[in-house]
Amino acid sequence: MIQELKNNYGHLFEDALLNEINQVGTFKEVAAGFKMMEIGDYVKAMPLLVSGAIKILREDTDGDELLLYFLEKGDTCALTLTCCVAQTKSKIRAIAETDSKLIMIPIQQMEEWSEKYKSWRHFVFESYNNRLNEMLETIDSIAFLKMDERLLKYLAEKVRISKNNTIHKTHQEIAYELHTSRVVISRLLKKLETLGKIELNRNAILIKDI
Amino acid sequence: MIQELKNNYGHLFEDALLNEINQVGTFKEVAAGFKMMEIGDYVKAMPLLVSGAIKILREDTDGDELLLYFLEKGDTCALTLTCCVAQTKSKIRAIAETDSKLIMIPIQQMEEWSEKYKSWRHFVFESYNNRLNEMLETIDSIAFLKMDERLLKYLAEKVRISKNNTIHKTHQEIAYELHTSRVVISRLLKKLETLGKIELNRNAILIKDI
DNA sequence: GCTGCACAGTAACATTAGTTACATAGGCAT
DNA sequence: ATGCCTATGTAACTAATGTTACTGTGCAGC
Repeated sequence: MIQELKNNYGHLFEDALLNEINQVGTFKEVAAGFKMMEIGDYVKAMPLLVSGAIKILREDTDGDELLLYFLEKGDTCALTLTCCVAQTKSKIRAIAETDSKLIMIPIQQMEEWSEKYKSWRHFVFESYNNRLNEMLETIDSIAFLKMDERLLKYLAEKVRISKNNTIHKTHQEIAYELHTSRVVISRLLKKLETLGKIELNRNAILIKDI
Repeated sequence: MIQELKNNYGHLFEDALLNEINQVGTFKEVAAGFKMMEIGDYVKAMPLLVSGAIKILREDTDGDELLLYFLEKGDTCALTLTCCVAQTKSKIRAIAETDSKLIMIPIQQMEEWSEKYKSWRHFVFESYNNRLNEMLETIDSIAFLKMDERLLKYLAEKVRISKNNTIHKTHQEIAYELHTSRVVISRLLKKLETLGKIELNRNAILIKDI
């Protein structure tokens, strides 16, 4: 694991900390679609993402979903940190969006490392910052954008994280993540196709120009 | 200041830290309506709220506003923390919702105290947690609730933080904070009055039963 | 090739929210 | 009282989004 670690976190953490992570962390690989955390779960470990992408979802009391943001390489989940520190249940669902590799850190280390390693403190603060900013972005999208703009933003983000111009999702899946209905998404996608921005195929959306 | 400090933060911080805060912190009183921070400002100090309430607003590129949440006694602004740590511009606007008292901490202390005081680290983490949770609540409201439900929630929150059944706001002000139009708010408020939940008067809304 | 099923296209309609326009009313300054 | 400004009430309309219902189509398994 040490090599995987160094490659991805070597610029952030000093050797002593890398060694400690190597000691107590466990390596984990998950396939796309794997549900890594469910709402209400207690959290026992904190993930450091090495590769892939994890989508973070919020759900209301009626079971309606909403995509909050994606975690990528080098990210950790601040909401997991929250749960670790406060020992509360998870308020979100986490699902692997692509095949992903992670290092799981038992929460016991958090406090100790926070005292001992400046770089760890910085990493944790930085993570909180990133997550807060992503949440602000999400709020902006929901509050200020119309559905067609949100859809465009979603497609662009998907292309960015999957590094692939073809998105393999059904309209229904997109509708769930944006918390709207399949008909609405189909309608808007068709409009985008008419505008020449995308090309629609069964289970696939080719992004031509966004 | 030490007494004000002890009353509000004595249960959180050890004496040594309280003394340090007393040394470097400056006491500040602001009147309702005072703009404490503007979008784009650089942040040089972190506020500890002693009494009152601060509203935190987000704005889009067209100048449209949205209320994110209120800070109350014992809170600090995690988004300010963010800015302090990362030395970035503020992404939000902060306005005193009621007359408020605060202690301002120069950001230089942050790093030092994080290493030295476990209680400080906990306070900072706790603040991030609270803010993340408030943001989740905000997202829930925007994404899952209809405008009438959001308005109800807003009124309830206003009553809670001002400890007063009469809300002194114009319909236009409420409309700004919920990012909708005055006509919509007037319409919905009138409906609530018809239902016997509130009583409308010029510049004042009496909450009877929510 | 047939069948069944999940996915996508589309029309017609309902609901919610935003907009425009104008009327009315409270309250202050003169 | 008069005039003026701000706040509120309301109707009528538009736009955006959500819903229902039905059609068409690609594809896997037989």
